[in-house]
Amino acid sequence: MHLELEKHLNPSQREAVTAVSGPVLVIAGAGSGKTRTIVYRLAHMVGEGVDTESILLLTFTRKAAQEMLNRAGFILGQGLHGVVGGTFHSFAYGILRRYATALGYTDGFTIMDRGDAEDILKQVKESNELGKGDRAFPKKSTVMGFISKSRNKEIPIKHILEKESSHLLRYADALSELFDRYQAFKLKHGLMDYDDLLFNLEKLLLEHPDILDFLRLRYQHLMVDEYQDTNLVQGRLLKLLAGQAGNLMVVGDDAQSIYSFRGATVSNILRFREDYPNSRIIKLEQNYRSVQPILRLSNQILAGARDKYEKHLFSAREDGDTPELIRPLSDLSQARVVLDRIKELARDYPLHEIAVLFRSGFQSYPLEVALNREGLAYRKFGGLKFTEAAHIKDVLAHLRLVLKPTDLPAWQRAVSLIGGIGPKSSQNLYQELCGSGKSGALRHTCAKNPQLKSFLDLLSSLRQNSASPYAALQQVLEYYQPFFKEKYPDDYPRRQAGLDQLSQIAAGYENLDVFLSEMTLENPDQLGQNDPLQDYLVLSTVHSAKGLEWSAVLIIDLVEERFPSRHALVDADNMEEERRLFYVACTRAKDYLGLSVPESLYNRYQNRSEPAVPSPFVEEMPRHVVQERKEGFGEGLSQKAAPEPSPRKEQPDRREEQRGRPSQLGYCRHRIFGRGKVVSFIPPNKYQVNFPGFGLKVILGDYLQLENGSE
DNA sequence: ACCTGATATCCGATC
DNA sequence: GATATCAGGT
Repeated sequence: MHLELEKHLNPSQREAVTAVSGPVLVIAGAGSGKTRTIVYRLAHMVGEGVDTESILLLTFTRKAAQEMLNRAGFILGQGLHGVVGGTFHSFAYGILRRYATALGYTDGFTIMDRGDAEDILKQVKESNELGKGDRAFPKKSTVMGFISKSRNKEIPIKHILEKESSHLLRYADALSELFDRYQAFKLKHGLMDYDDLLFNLEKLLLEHPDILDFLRLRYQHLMVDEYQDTNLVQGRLLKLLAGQAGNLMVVGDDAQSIYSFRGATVSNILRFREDYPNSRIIKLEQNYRSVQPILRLSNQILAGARDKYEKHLFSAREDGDTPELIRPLSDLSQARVVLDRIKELARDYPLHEIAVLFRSGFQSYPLEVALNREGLAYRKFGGLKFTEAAHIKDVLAHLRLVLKPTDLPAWQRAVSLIGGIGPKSSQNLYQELCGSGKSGALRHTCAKNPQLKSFLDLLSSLRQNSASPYAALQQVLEYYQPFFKEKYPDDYPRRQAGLDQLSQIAAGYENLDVFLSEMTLENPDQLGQNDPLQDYLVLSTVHSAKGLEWSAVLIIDLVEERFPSRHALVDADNMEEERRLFYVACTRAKDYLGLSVPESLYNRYQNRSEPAVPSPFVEEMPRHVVQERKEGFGEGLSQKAAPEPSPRKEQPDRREEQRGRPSQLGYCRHRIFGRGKVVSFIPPNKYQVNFPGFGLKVILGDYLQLENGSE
């Protein structure tokens, strides 16, 4: 089998492809042909006679793994069936499902998504009367955030609070008690959240050497993509699986680490050589993706980083346009300006080669409105997933109960649709279901409540004839219809589209278990529904854009508090991650890069626009790496390559003046945090203040009493 | 006892 | 737009 590696790969890539045995770390800069390298390595290994069943490919989505396998199969001229590919979480699920009993889950287990887990957390909180009646007690989603962060970073909750939410420190004991009880509750009811999948797999492998040996024997070749975004458990799991033979290749880029909030550490990359003593390290530094001016700008972002990255990315694409800086008057008119730009770009590129990127999901709303009005098709990635919508979860809950009658979150969700049944009755019925409550409650309620009866009938009918996921879903939908219209009287047509989409996805599955687990473990936005007839513009969060590329990329809302996110103003580490995030965003672009910096932001509460501070990442850029394009009536550039004083020049001065107003700095008082030192003024009306014992905070001026003359 | 509807507060990126 | 709690109805 001739793959013509010399023809398709540069020397470093070739080295990575042919280094099949032993541990290999590939440091792959953005756009350096990382995917191509993995694909060729897969093809090369199989071509050399490696058994496909002995290969495990871990990536950040199942779809990514699938595409790599397809490409490798195409190159090789034979399918790569047998290779197991997916995310850490889905791999863990597959193993745990087989060996659940070894961990004491006698009745199987349920994977909970974030919403399920939060609901359970709330129940545990209420039944233990933790924080009862305290309005200031952190919300379930906040608590869940702390719990997950604590587990992923493997540090106590208290440390998390100290570092980033010191105002909640008084709840430290209550929260850690809640955490313990939550853990116990899950164990008792056969529930696992996302984090449990990883920790329980580790537990399984440590407690059952026979299972570990079996897996080591089975998976002789491990490949891991996006290694910079793995956390500590994932690192340990790999080490366990790699074993002595250690045929492990990991690919990553420390400059693209953007998941520290879920415990990812670059230390996995930095420590690779120590973890695997006889390892090889290969660097891929030639960038094939972006034109030189885009790369120049991107390198400039890294140059401003606190941690220095040893990156010498160079482009094979010498010419190309300088990235554009767009300054709409507000975030609302930004939608129109960006839309106009997209329409221009659409003359040169198909829509799916154009992407708009943003820091947080909600930032695309104005643009989405404009796109809908214009009738321009788009697909959005990131932000709220459609599986998280209440009506989708309702329907899926019924299917989950088919597989596991004692699935607690699903039971509660399904049963509380029925009128007259709230949390308490639901719990009583559940207890009887599990055989531990007082018997008769079910029959008794059934007699009074015909809806409950038809619900139970639905379940038994679904369980008897093991229908396809699609057919089962249709049955559930028919049952759900009246509840649906009752629950969403005004917007059920819009939600109906989601249900239709769900049907379409379900049709692609034969096995209900696989369908349901992929719905929680994979992002269904990227699953199925590849409609080749429609061309879509792409809207995406930067996180969801990881690993992808487009000919033209526009990044919006590049202002303080949006990108960087206001949550990042807390400390320098967070700020560094925002910088890397911006780097990731810019390096997605092949030919065109547009940076949009609105001059004001609409404030919903005050019903007016307020001036915005340009993102520091844009402000610090040397003038020559971008060209300015002002919002105007006409088409085309108002300025080329900004040779002479541009309006930008005034920006830093104005900011300097505002920040430096001596009367504004000094000390201040806050009702809750007490006295603090004003670190900086953030126009128009916010202050960054350091409160002893509470740390750095950004607070609206209205809530502060300033003390004058102390500076 | 328990369910349902009304009202004030807050809002991050993912598997 | 969701979440949490309170008040009122069965």
